[in-house]
Amino acid sequence: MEKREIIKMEENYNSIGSLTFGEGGGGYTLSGMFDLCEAEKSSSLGFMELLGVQDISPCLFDFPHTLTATSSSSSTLLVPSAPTIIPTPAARKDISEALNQPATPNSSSISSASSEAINEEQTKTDNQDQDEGEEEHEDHQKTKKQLKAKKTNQKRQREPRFAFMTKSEVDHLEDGYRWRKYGQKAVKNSPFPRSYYRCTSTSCNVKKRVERSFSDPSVVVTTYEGQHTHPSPVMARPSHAAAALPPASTACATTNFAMPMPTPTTISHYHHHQQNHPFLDNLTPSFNFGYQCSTNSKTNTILHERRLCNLAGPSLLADHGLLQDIIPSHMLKQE
DNA sequence: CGAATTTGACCTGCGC
DNA sequence: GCGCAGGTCAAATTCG
Repeated sequence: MEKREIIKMEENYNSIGSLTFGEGGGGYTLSGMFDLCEAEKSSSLGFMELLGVQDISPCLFDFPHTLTATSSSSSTLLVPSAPTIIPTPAARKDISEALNQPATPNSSSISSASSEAINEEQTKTDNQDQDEGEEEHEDHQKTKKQLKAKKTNQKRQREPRFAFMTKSEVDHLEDGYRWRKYGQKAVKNSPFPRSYYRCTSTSCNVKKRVERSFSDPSVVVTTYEGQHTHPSPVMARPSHAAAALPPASTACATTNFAMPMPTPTTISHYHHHQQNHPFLDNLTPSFNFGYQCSTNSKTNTILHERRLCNLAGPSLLADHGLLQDIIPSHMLKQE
């Protein structure tokens, strides 16, 4: 690692720490923020705990320079520092909205988006059982009514959520999982629509939202919600993918989560509710970034689908969930 | 023809 | 209560 600098979040990210590494124009940008479910906010669950990782070393930030081979931008890794949960209306806004409103300094990036995938699924199942045999129209009405009733009766369960800012010309970044688009909405104060995707795996409730930053149209904000309950369908990688990785990274196996890697510059924002800096204080070689050649021809040619691979081995893979493989293995080795 | 996307309608939460 | 905005549904359409 040539340079590592922790900087303060600016503008709307004031509550999020960040890291800068790389030298001059050869650096790269990575920032991130987290959003935790409401239940988790009240607990002391940490950023890494959310990921199932207990210890993380500072070498986490030692990203490969190949990441920015074509980039002249400086690099910043925003880590979950001390984002205080602000119970203000602004704090309840979505991450992406905050991103689109840089003119709102000091506003919290923590969102409180609702995620009811599980509940919805359960509701649907219940509906299917109860409404079987009825006409379709009545069926739909019942479904909606029951869905509403369930929502009012039980508090919303929110999935862990975090967003990545990725500089890319393509909106939907290849991350190794298959997604089905289920909606698109215009975003207030932004000319760019927001797309909603769900993981196509039947038992997987992971969702993601993709939108372009209003302040910087070259930046795609991807917000993941939930954890994959299955390995990536494109985990089987060609040998050249492994070749792009340091030896340690070849140990990549299955992951529960993959980071969008369109690059050359990826900015991810982690947001966490803890006052301390667990991400910095407890870093261990548990995260890995890997590189994989994209199988999606739609993405641009310089896109390296960098998979999130876990160096720690299969034993960790199954448990670390969302961010188990955010950190490239070579980062862990280089430090 | 099945899967994926599009898109208008609907639902929910929140602020006023 | 009303309106707005985010999020989801599902029929229609497109794609491979």
